[in-house]
Amino acid sequence: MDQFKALKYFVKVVEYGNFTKAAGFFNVPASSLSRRVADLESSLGATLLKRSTRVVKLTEIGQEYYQQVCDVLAQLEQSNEAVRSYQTQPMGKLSISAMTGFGERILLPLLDDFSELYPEVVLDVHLSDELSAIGRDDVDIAIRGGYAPNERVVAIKLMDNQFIPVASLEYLEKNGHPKNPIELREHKGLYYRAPTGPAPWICEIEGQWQDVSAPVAATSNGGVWLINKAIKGQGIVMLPRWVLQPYLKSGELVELGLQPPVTITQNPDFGIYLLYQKQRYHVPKIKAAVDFIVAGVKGHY
Amino acid sequence: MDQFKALKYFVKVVEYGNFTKAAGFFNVPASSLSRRVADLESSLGATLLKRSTRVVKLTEIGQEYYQQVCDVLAQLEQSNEAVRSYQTQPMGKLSISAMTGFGERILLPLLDDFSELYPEVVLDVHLSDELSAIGRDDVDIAIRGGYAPNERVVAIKLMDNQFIPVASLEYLEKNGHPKNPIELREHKGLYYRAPTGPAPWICEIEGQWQDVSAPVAATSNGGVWLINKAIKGQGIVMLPRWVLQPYLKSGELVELGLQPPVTITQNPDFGIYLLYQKQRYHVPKIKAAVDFIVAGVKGHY
DNA sequence: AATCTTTATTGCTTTTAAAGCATTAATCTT
DNA sequence: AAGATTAATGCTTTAAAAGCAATAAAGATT
Repeated sequence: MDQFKALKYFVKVVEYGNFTKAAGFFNVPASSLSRRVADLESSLGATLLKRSTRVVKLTEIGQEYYQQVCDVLAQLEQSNEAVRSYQTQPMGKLSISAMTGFGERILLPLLDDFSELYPEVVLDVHLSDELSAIGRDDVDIAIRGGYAPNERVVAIKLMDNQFIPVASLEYLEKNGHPKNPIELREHKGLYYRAPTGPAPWICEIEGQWQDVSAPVAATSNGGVWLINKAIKGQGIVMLPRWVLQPYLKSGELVELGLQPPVTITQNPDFGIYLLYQKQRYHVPKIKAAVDFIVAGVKGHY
Repeated sequence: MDQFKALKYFVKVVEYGNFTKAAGFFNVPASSLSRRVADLESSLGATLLKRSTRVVKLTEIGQEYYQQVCDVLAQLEQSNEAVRSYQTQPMGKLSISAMTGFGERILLPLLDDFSELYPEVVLDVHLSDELSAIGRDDVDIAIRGGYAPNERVVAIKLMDNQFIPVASLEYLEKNGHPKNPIELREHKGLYYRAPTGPAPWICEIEGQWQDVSAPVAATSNGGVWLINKAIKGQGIVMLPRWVLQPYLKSGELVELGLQPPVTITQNPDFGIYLLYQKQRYHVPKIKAAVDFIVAGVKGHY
């Protein structure tokens, strides 16, 4: 028995919930699918599908098996794909998902150069702060502030993403320069809204994590809007250092420089990571893009 | 082409490094393997094996492919196994690996009852403090002080494994009762040797992890020996609470009760976990044993 | 309630692919 | 340089899957 074919037939029958439709997909008679799936069942000694002329649905164990088999087939398909495209030029569609801020400021300019170097790669860039599951969603490369979700995903740290509190000189003159994190509570806060909600300001004092958030003056997921408010002296804003860098340099904003440091996460290794599926690294377009982005970001920051 | 057969042939050829030997394994002529592997290569459009009459070895991409394919085949085999043994009685060999202390004190008595209930399950218990990789090593169930290594492994917390410092009253009278962790440095330490080496005593003071180890009086991986030394007043010993429980109850040893607590790991959720492979839970012997052990431990501790 | 329609299964034939075997070609050993 | 081992190849045999027609069963329709 060709167990492989049997598995592919089985999966499609489940997906269509119908032998005839699935047979149409493969351009073979339905009897073939019926036979292969029956073979599979007899080789496993269990019924995977509850059939009637009208409905085909999974048994309890069939359900289990289906999910695992899908996974296995997908993995194998990826391995095949990786080998097939080995030693070819980078080409084809490449889907990249990145956080909005990072995407606009750093990634897109970099990808312009990439496109010039590899014109045959068609980019599909998706900027969003929602976390998209890599391995699903047809995303080849994701750039996120966090770790690898599982062992099959490789995470490369691109840069730090440390959040720091800043304000304009004007604001500090009027409201005073806080000397320690606790004093932040007496100030005005401009809050960045992460996908999970507005991020409170926290700080580890004597081993205890404490919320040192200032009263809310404004909240937004638009970083630039918050920055402009801060420049106008409307409050203290907490954003990643690399976002604030140009404003710090121009002197429009100054770092508060509090001790102990104030952040928005208890995770000490807060960085921006590039994620891709390990087994897909040998696909030329992926290898090219991963290497290019890593080198590009490392070179400039 | 039966891609499945081709993959199995390919894997065995790699393992034997030889078409003829691998053919022997399958009881088919070597020409079959040669043809299937050639088919596979042509379908992938890449050479997987570097052949000569004398040696057969993997190409670079073949190496990649081999590893991934092994993984896929193993996973599928497990899924098949799970379905095959579904709805049968728990039976067959069941391999359990556990930490020595936990095994002797808690697991083995529990497994006596298990064997009575399921006489057809042949137990193979392996007590060791080395970490054995679940998913490899033919271990069905592992009991360890730690988390799941990956998403395919399920970890169930069986009980706390908090290490606490204790000593005999006699010792404390002679050497004084330390009032804070720092004072431990003026005492005598009886050290448990974990597989990674003797475990230093550490403590989080004002957000900083500090080593508060006492000078070494003795080190061993034999808990009972250390405990006896402690009872004789030869020093302070740090072991899991459940190990020390009987001695605390009898008054032979007393808990130091320091603040902040002294431990041997920075990980706050230090517990004993039962680990098994998710996809194997439906194998009757595994389900029976997991449920039995979890219920048994929960019931008694 | 009886009929109609859809759909999975089964028996049989045709077609395709893999197994088996003998031979050849190539490479390493002695 | 000769011999032995081993992978590939051409050809035949054997097995299995595809294809097709007919059957049976379950739900929908009137």
